[in-house]
Amino acid sequence: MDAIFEGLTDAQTKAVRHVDGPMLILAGPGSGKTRVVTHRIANMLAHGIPAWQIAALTFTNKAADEMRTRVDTLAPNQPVWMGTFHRFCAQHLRRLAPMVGLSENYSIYDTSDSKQAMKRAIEAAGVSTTHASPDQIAATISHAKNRLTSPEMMEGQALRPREAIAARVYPVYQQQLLTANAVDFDDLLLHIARLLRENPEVRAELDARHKYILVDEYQDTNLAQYAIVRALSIDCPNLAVTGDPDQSIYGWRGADLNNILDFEKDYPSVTTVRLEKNYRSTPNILRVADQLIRHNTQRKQKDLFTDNPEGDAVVLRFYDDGYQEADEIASEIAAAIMGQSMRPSDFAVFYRMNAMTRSLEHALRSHSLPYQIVNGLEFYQRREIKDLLAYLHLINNPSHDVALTRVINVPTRGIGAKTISRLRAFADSEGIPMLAAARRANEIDGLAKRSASMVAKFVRLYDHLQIKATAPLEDLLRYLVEETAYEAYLEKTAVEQQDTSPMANVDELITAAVEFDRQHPEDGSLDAFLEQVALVADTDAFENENDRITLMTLHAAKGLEFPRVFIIGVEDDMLPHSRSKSSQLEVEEERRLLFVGITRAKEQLQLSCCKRRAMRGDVRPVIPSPFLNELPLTEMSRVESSPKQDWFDDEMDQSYPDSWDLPDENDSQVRETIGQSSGVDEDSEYNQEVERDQMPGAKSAAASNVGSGSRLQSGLQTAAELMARKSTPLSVYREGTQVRHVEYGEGTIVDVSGRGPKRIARVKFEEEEHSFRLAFAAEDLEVVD
DNA sequence: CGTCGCGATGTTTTT
DNA sequence: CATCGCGACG
Repeated sequence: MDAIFEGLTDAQTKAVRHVDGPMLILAGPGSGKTRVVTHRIANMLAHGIPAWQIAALTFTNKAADEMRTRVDTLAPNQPVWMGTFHRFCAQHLRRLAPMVGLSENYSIYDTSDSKQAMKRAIEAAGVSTTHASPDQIAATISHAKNRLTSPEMMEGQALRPREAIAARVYPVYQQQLLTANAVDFDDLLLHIARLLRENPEVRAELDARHKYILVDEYQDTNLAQYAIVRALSIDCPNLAVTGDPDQSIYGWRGADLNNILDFEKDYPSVTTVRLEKNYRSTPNILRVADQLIRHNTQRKQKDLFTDNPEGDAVVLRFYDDGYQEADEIASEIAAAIMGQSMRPSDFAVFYRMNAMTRSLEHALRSHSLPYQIVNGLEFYQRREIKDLLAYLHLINNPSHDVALTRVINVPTRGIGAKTISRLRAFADSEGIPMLAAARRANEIDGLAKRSASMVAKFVRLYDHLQIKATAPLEDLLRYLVEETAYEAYLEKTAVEQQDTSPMANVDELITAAVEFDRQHPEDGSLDAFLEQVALVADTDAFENENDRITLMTLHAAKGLEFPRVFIIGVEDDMLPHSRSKSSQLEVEEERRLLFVGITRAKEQLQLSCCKRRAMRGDVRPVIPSPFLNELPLTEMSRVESSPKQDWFDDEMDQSYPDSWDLPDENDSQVRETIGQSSGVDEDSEYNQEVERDQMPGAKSAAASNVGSGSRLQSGLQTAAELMARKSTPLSVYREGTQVRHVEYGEGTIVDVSGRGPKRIARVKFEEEEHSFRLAFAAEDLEVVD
């Protein structure tokens, strides 16, 4: 009990002590919100509330994991439900599926699946895409779903041209999803919200089941989520929400700021707690944040204050272009690691668009700095992974038409586009799934005999695979790879990608499956595995365990903190993004986005802006972000782009070793190290704590994300080590150089081509020749003196 | 039916 | 600039 209340402020204590009835916690950035929430849960448990009556809803798995870990240290092994809204709905829908016309083995379409489905629906609806692209139609429908608007309702009201078009597709799309026994992300919420509204027994049951509900980041809830939470808090109005209107950045996804602004009206008996004291940032940083956010009208006035020491002035820096920006930030980080014994994980770089990582990656590599990109072209998007997952989806749900379309001719088995479209047409006309149509291939007019027999052959393969449907995942996957001769197919079609070998990814997936089997010994169903996979977000791959510099979008940064933060591209059309300037409301959201970024920083913060920036090919001049004028510029440290040596302060300058300077000859001095498979030595305790809901593959996926596919050893601890690592510059690999490879023995470099990270050496060994991408393989390729 | 190459096209944020 | 989609060829 003591541990629960120890060291809390009055406001925090009030929140933690609260048990019954509605509560609103307005928590400014860095105000110890997670602490309050987790201690509050512990306090409830200590008061004898059964853990299973408590549900904590978050927006990301990452947030849920964090919460679980921290609750676990206070109250170990309590089955408090913690997870995302989507997972919450997915699990209830599993059971309630028949009530909405689905079976409990329904599939969750990811974004690209829905996109496919959407195209098909557009075609079936006979809608022209000249006035609205499939993406726009999808976005419009998604928006409608988030507002709990059904196809019928939409027909009645739709007025704007784009909505009118979407309204014609919507019912068709929805019907096709039903036929495919599938839902998209929005449906997870929509189905549950509607069930709760239309079915009093279900509502009452779930309300009683989840007596205590906590919602994190409440400012990001959309109408569907609002309705769900509301419906679950009627008989048992023990709803505690936390949030900060100033950190609402998901309006584009349907989040409604009024949910939090009006919470006190919705629940008149509410207890409101304001957490305004900031434990994270320096006063300098807070003042900048505060000045900025004051320019918003849609907010609740909040006074942020802190006892932290003043710290350094916030830097506003101008660079000539994106390359200089990236390069100097990398240099600065390198110098800080060297001279001030900072660690790579102390740094983060935020940006508005994912596209901005390119130059950063290059610069960080040039400086041998380890980094991780949160997002990237993730593991689950890779072709080979999508193929295998599609097979699994189809095995789990024979109606999964998107999956069928993907795999019916993978590996190629003579079923072409024409056959597929005939199948689809037949399926549409009969209102049946495509696999069912495939079983009746001989009934389809105009289908060539040969095609029909190919299709029949596929059906036989499918039935064959089906035998293993309930086997352990590992067996199923191996069997699948074997029976489809997938490896041979990969080898045949592999486009010598220099990054990672596709087969290694397949192994990675199998590893994930093994892990899942291990963690779900009894209920390890295919269902659960696929659900897990569908609901992992890119941001969940973020691991602060690794000592790496973090690169992420401003959106992904929410909820995190770093000692030193760089926000790049604070430029007009970039930070208020060009597509978010049409309305005042959107601009305010962009301002909040910058606010979120600023308030992630604990000690040092730099905002930067380029004079010109290369975008889609050509360089164009840049106008600084109008937000910059809203900052307390006089107390900030403004640095114009200038010759390199001037911008370090003295202290740093001395510690900046010559040898750290930029590579002498061209920029080939790119080094990376290939680690042993990461995850092996992961802290096992941590794993156990989070293992219940954590996607086992996520960790490995994160690893393969790093450095564009190569895996960085994470144990990069000290600056000394960093220095040691760059002792073999790539320039020693020249034509004629004698090398020794761990596997192939001694050989001679016969050719070197490409530059930078793409530099490739062709090496002649005794019997064979191999090419190595030096940036990745140098570790294995030892120079013989 | 499959593959290759060209041209066009469109670029935010994510469960 | 990079990916995607489509068209023409083998």
